[in-house]
Amino acid sequence: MKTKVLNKSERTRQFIIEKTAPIFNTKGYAGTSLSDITAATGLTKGSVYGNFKNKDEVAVSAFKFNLNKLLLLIANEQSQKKTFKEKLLCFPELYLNFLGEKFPVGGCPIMNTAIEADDTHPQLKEIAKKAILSWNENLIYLINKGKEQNEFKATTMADEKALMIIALIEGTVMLTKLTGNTNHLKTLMANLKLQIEEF
Amino acid sequence: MKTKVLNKSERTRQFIIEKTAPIFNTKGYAGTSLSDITAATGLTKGSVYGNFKNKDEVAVSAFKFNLNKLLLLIANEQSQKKTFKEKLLCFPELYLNFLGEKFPVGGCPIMNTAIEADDTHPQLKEIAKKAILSWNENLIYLINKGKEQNEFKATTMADEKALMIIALIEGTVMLTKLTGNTNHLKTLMANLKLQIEEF
Amino acid sequence: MKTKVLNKSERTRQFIIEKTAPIFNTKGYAGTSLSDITAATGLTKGSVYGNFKNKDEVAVSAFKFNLNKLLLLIANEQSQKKTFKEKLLCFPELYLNFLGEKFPVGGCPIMNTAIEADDTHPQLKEIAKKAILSWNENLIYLINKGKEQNEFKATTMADEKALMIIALIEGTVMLTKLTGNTNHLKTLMANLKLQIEEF
Amino acid sequence: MKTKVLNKSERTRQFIIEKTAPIFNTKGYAGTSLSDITAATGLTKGSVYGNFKNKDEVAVSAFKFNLNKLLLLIANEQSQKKTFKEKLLCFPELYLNFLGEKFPVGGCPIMNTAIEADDTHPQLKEIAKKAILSWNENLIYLINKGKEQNEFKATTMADEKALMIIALIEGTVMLTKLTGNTNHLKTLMANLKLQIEEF
DNA sequence: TATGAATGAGTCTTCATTCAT
DNA sequence: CATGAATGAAGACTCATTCAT
Repeated sequence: MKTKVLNKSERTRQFIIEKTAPIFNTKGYAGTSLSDITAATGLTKGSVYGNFKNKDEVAVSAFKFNLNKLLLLIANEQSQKKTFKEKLLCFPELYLNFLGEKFPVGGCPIMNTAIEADDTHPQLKEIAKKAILSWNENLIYLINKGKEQNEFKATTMADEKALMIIALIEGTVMLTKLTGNTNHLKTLMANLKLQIEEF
Repeated sequence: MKTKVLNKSERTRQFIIEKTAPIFNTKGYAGTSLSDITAATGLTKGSVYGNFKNKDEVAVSAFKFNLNKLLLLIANEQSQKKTFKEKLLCFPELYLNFLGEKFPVGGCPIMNTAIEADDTHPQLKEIAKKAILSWNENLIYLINKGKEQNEFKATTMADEKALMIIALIEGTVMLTKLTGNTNHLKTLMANLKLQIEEF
Repeated sequence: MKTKVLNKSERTRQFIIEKTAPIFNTKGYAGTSLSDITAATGLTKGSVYGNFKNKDEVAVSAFKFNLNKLLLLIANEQSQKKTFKEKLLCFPELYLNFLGEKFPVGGCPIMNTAIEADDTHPQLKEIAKKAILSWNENLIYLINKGKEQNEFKATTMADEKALMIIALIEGTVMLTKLTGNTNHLKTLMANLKLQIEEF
Repeated sequence: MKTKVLNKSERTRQFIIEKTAPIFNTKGYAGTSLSDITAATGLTKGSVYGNFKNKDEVAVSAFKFNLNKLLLLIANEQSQKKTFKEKLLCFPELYLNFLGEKFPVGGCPIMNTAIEADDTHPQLKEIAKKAILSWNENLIYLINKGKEQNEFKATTMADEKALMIIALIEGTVMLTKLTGNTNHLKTLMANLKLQIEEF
């Protein structure tokens, strides 16, 4: 992994992003104010505007940061697995701890952004959409590769199952955050694992 | 169905709720301003505050209105079915048209509220939570009744399946709204129907 | 004392005045809202406006009510005294209990009104002014009568002493309300009594 | 006297305070609106809130400004007198011109604040209270020092006389503002001077 | 006369953004 | 680059008052 050397400007940008990512993911775009940003960073408004065009750009960067954190977590986990089935099973296993510290603070950034940005913030919606489509592609790829390796049945419909995994996981996240009942989380992720085993 | 006679105040309240329910369900609580409310109703701010304690009360009422619309739609559909399996199948069938006019504008109010209110609006979160728990109870009831009637296998775990249905539906709603691809919706609801057939 | 028979309208007016007099004397004219008035009376805004031209008229009536309560208290006390010196001594004696229940709630209405209305409410200022000038006249009358009866020295300047009594009492009220120290009240009223004894 | 160099922020704060101090002292806290403040300063509301936490903080600062103006006036006058009796006599002499331009516009800030804040604004009441208690201490000190120097009788009760001076002055201010009759002012301050001469 | 819903100007405060320094 | 004072529009909410019923 290459370590990029950041100049001062890039470091400040990165600093702002890291500090505000949890806030945007928790309070949402509309709910996060520039005062929240300056309070979280200790910087001035002018400094924020010196490094970002506007609040939108901060929000977009923060979303990307949260998303990247999630993707790295998944990639890292998957890299330690050999079979495609195991790689697929990483998803229910990881989301079992979506409230844990390795996850972005505030929950699944795709879901959070999807719901809020859907009718109000086209740009954010677009990158959330791309993220979920990319996730979908990845799942389809894993399932198809698994089929090639005879880990999964030849009759398993990759497209269908990929969508099902995403929907079930995101629905689970929502259900768990709302009820606060982690038993629901355990039950649903166990259920998903069983379904994947049957692929 | 009884037709309640509403006095002026109640009529205005109801009018405000009906006009703002789609807005709150689309733009969210934080994203909906009092100006949005006055613009949608043609009333003045004073009038809104004459009929509601504050914006919160409008939001809560609007959420309940959207929720009720959804519940009535489900109840109505289920009442036309005889078996419990058929009643259960109403859910994927109905959500197949969640973008249609019979549904609350803006999508599933439970999901929308769940995500936004989660970290910011305890009262809304609480009623959304109650709604989803009540939905869960209803699903468990239908599955157990279906088991009694030998429509479903005796081994089917009602709790587990109920949660799965909710998660899958809500995840589907999110996925569909975000991607704008109704094929995803069709695929997922077909998948859910198949799963229910296997109960 | 004649008991006036009040018709409904007059009774409502009187009811409103009685209920709001303590509020105006405590929170002031600007600080008392129509909502305060309806809350205190249990009446509607329409009802208040049916009986009074506007908030001003309620405020003026309330001030007069408070003032009258004070004047009656003084008159009653003085009527039980024989000499003019004793009548004069009623003032320090009465104001010693200006925080008590016989006094208008909120303190001396003349002082309260004088300070607030001074630069903002000409009409209220005018009646407060009349009240204090009338009080001044009364004091001068008592002192002169006392001089006639040889209760006071012939050299005592009635005008000067009358003003001194008023200023000292009102200053005492202010000082006592602000510091909350009733010892100041006792000390000052004792001092005033001594001064009057020396008239 | 040192001339402090103020930065931009401090200058604006000071500017706002100077411009609003007469308004708060005239119209009172409740009677002074943010629009009054922006009108008097030519600044925007945002600018006011950029320099003060809220209206309260402006009011408190304005009160302190008015109070300080008064205290400086007194201190300056007293510094030119040698004996303690002369220093004490500064009070009636100064208040004789309390309507003049050297005095805070709107009258005695302690009295104005005392009456309005008494039942409605605890923080302002507290600083007004401290101001009057401090004034009282100063008067006691001057009288006791005068006694030491044999300017006053040994039997003169410093505590009692100090309170009397304050009450008489404040009552005089109220009486004068209300009646608009400066003869009352002259009479009462002359009377106070005579009393002090007798200490 | 009494009601109470409606008004619209007003309240204080926060917002995202800009720009001279 | 960074500062932070200033902007002005917008935020939620309250005000005294009116008027059809």
